[in-house]
Amino acid sequence: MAPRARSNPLALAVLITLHERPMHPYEVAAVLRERSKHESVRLNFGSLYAVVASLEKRGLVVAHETAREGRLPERTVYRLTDAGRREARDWLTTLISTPINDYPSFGAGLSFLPALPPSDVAELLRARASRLELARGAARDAQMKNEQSHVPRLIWIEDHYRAALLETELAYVRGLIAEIDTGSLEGYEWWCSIHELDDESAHARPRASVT
Amino acid sequence: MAPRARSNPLALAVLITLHERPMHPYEVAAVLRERSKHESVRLNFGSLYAVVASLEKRGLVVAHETAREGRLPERTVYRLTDAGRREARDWLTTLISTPINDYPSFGAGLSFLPALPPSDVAELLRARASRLELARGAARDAQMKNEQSHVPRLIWIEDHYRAALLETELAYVRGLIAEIDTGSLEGYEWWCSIHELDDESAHARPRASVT
DNA sequence: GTCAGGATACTCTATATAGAGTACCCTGAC
DNA sequence: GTCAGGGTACTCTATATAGAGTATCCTGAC
Repeated sequence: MAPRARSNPLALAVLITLHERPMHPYEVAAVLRERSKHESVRLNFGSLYAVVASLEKRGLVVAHETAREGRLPERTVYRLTDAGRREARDWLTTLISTPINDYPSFGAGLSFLPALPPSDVAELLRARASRLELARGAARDAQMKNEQSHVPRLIWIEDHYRAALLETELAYVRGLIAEIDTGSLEGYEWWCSIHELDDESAHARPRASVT
Repeated sequence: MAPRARSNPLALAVLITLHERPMHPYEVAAVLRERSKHESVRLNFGSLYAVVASLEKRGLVVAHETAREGRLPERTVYRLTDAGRREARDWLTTLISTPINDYPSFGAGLSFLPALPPSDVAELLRARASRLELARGAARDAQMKNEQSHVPRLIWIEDHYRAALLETELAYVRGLIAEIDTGSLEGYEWWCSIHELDDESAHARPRASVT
């Protein structure tokens, strides 16, 4: 497999969608949106056509037919090849069996926490916590809707996973807020001390490592 | 702020590192590595120099001096500007206060689960679970090392967060395995039925939507 | 009957990114 | 004394990606 070939999961989403029947890229996007897969896979038209072109170059899909309606842009319908079927299966296999570091952005934020003063961080974490609560509410509403329309859980299993992560993050954030508020976080004094002189006009002062 | 300006957290890592003192890019990378920040922020040299060039273009860092030792490549030492200081603070503020969808790859994998037969998925999840256990072991070892050398928890707070996420994922995966093994997962019969005819030679058969 | 707003179906372009490559230096094992 | 292996410090290039732009069509409100 070519390097970086499996970098964009949108390509996998396309392969799996085409497994169903040949479609043109815009239709693939519409199907993914309709099934809310765009919450699990980053989807935008700029990338979509590039990704399909790359799949075609790699022989995983082929142009099946082209058609146009009226004077709308021409549609190119693609279908999956055997190689594409195999690639979809192998890729999905790896995705499920092998954990990888996704570099979540909150992890990056946390790793630079000492760069901001502790009182500011406590406020920011409170803001995050309430936004997480909002997101949790929205997720619960969506879940209720799925339950009421008897969509089997297998179909929205990724929402369950996301909800579990969200719950963990919320608990973590709340714990961290408490540790900052009470000053019980190990290293808190040092953290305060490096920000003692902070004020609006400070800007050219050398300072110690902050991480 | 320019579009996509805040897409790569490596740029934030560079700004925060330069807050300490002027450095050349390679040195920034060395410092980040030494402090294990490369576990929180994707770091490779190809991106590093591009990111620094982009920061310079945006006026967030400036070339401070250039030097060379022997016949080694010339080093360009950069320092943070006031705009850079402000940008680092604002960016970090947003990163902490505002949750965003990172599109974790396991979520993508889960959302296409029905594309593989249930028995295969159970095996793949078992493989994932044991890899997650390995990762947890490694994380615990690192944690013990930090505790023994009295590194304050504030400094490795991101490891704690990652450990919490890992624990949640492991519990989730185990739960899912159990639901598949016992067949209690809602939609299990349908899942089995769409894979009933699967075998090695199957390849051109039309099939129903699998997600 | 017309006109706004959304849907259809892409295309264009600037920028971002990863991986490999370059060229030199230093240390220490044999 | 030489040579492998690792460190220093980038540079090069192909590909990936996001966001905006284009042109047409359709529906329904007034």
